Amino acid sequence: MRRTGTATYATGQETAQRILDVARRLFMEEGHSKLTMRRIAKAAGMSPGNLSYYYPTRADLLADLLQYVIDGYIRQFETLRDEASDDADEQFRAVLGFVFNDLGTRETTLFFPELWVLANRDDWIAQQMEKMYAQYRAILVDVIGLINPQLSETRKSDLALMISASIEGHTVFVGHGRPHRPRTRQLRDLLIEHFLRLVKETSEPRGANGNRGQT
Amino acid sequence: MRRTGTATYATGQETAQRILDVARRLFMEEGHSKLTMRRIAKAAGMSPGNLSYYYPTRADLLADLLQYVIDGYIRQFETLRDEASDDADEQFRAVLGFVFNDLGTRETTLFFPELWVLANRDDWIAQQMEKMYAQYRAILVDVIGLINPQLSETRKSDLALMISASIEGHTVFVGHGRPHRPRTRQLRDLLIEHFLRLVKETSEPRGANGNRGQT
Amino acid sequence: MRRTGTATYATGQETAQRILDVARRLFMEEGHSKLTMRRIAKAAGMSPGNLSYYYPTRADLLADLLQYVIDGYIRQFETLRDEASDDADEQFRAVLGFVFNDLGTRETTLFFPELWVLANRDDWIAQQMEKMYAQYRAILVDVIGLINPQLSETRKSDLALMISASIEGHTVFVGHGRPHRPRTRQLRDLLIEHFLRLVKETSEPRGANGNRGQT
Amino acid sequence: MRRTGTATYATGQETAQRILDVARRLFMEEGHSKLTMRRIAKAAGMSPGNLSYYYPTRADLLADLLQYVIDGYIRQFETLRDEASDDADEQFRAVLGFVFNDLGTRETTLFFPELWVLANRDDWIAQQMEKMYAQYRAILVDVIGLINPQLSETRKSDLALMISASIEGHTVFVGHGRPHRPRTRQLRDLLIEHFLRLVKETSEPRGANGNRGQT
DNA sequence: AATGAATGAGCGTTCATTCAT
DNA sequence: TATGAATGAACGCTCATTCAT
Repeated sequence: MRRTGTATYATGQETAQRILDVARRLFMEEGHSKLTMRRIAKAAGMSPGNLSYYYPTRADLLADLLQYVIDGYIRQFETLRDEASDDADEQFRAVLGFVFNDLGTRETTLFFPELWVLANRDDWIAQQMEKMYAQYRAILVDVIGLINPQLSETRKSDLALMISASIEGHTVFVGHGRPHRPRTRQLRDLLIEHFLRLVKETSEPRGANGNRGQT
Repeated sequence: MRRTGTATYATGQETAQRILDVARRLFMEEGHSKLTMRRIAKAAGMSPGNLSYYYPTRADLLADLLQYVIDGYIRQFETLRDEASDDADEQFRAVLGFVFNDLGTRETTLFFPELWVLANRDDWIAQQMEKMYAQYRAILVDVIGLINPQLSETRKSDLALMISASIEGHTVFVGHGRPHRPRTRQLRDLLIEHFLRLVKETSEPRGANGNRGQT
Repeated sequence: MRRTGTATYATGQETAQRILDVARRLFMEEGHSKLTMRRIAKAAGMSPGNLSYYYPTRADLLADLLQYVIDGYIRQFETLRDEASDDADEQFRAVLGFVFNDLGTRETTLFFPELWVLANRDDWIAQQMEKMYAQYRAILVDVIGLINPQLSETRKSDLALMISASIEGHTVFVGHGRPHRPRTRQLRDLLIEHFLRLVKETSEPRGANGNRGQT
Repeated sequence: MRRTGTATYATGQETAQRILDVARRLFMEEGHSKLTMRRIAKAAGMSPGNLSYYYPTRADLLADLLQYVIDGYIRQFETLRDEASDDADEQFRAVLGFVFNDLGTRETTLFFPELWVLANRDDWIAQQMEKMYAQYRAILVDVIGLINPQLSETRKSDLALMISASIEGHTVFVGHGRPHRPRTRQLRDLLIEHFLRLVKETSEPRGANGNRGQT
């Protein structure tokens, strides 16, 4: 929590919440580079001075904001896990299907590329992002383990990473307002079924531990 | 070409080139939001007024800059096609391998997410980006056709789109400085080999033409 | 009021006033085209940022400034009316004499031509100017009515317009620093006595209502 | 002539003329403060560098431009004199009628207030303006002398000044696009007929020579 | 006689931030 | 907890002007 306004009183807590909600909306609508302190203050109906009371610097606000949005996604992943059906295949389809559908929402299509850009320039943001994705992949690893119990941890984790990265990549092509949006359903089915087969049929690489370095 | 400085003299041509090169470097280093006219002018050792002589507005400069960088990638794709070996499988591996490796360079890792963000907010940029990816997918479609000649155009194009989107997604995870960079080789092989299998084994969806609408 | 700085504290009120006073002085001294935000800020001993806090745009400031100066003139007209003597002829001489003398002050000589130019290009300014002149002519119409009660409203209003326009025209010739300034007294007397006679002796145009259109 | 481009060749002369014509149009359309070297150059289809060849500074160009426009008006006054009828009253009506009508044209309504503003800040411009008006008043003085031969030179000159100043003042009220334009005809007739009467009936001020000083 | 190329100051405006109230 | 008031740097851009070609 980067906020310094202690928000001990009820009004303070409300204000703190209002700031985050307003900032979130502005971030989604216009992107990080147009998210200025003044705009947030104005949209939240407060003075820039008071906004500075809660967040002394723009970086602090941005940090809390990203945390806030990311927490929302993490909460969704948890829901996902809880709702898991008995059938492992169906769990796999449900998780990936959810993420694939979500990436078509306006919010997600706009939010994640901004996040990727920020993570490229800011280590703290990169960390938070990685934490979020790790949480998501943990679910994937579990499901993959159910489907193919013979896989090593490394293999499961590589598969989860590859699958999640592949899906994320579709944001740019079939996301909200993106040019290949009409192919969403076909691509989603193709992708999920292929990866399901891959998980089922993959085996350990011959004599490899996969840790011998980089390309 | 959004430039108005005609660059007819030798010095003018040099200046025009210097602007693009400097702008490219700054864009990669600091991102679009810190790419200001004044910074470019300063870094290129010229006055703001002279920069404005070449590019009347920042948008013009950005447009030319993106075009310039994108053209570089397009040229690489063309080289790729020209260097194609006789073996279809090897062509497939060469093309995807190249893109996968390239996404690990500092330039590409930093550039593309910025491009995706800009494309989300600017139609012209979205168009240029789509043009570039279309060119790249055209190569993929050809190679896929060689590998599995029975696929319909729609199917090939869907496969190319899915494959390229999946690879792009890895930028954020195994790109330059990204946390899973050490797994690059494993992920690359996993991805490429299994997409190759997919291309070989996939068939038309039963009784579908893939055009029945969206999800 | 185009000002956004609320000027609720004492220091804010002082600043707001200082801005108008400084702007007024600069406008008179150098004219509208040299009245820049930065110059005003500098002359008022404040930062450009703070000036923008009070007036977000130059147009806002200019609007308030003109209003401010015009209000000063309107207040003078009201004083004029209040100080009216009993004798109608004397009232006529007093009102026109005042305006004629005022046009010889440095401020008025410099201000009004600028106002005319601005009114030629900006409707809002044209409106404010017309409001001011209307207020002044209303006084004239009253006095004219006292002198010659038989005149129709239209006739009185035409006479007031013609008389005031004629006097305004002298600004350019006998105003402060203008070449015919030494003839001021003669011209003033000639003009006023002539117009007084005109008001007394004029009658309705034969069979006309004066509304038949334009030339 | 402030121009330095010698304009000795035919093409040079054409260019010099084109500059003045373009500058004139821009001046009328947008006023002096928006008359920039770059705009003129662009509108004239030449480079700023070449414009500077003809007019090294903006002030030089403005000087020539004003001279050029003023010369046009002077030429009109000369035509006026040449076309004079035999009847003195009719001459008077013709001259004033022409000026009054002219002040309703878009060009004149926009040009003169700009000229007055410039004359307030620049002595050279004030001089040129005065020269023009003097030429115009010379005609008026002649006509007034025909109508009332008993008037002294001083008296005639005061009358001419007063009459011309009065008419000029109407520019702001009944000029092109000005709010009282519909009353033009009435005001014009009122003004001219009563000035004619004034000229006929006025006599020397009792025992005065009008030179005793200023107000 | 003309263009291309460049400068550097200045413009209006927005910004993150600070601090007294 | 909140606003009002202020700073100073930076932004994109336009300008008159200069000078080599």
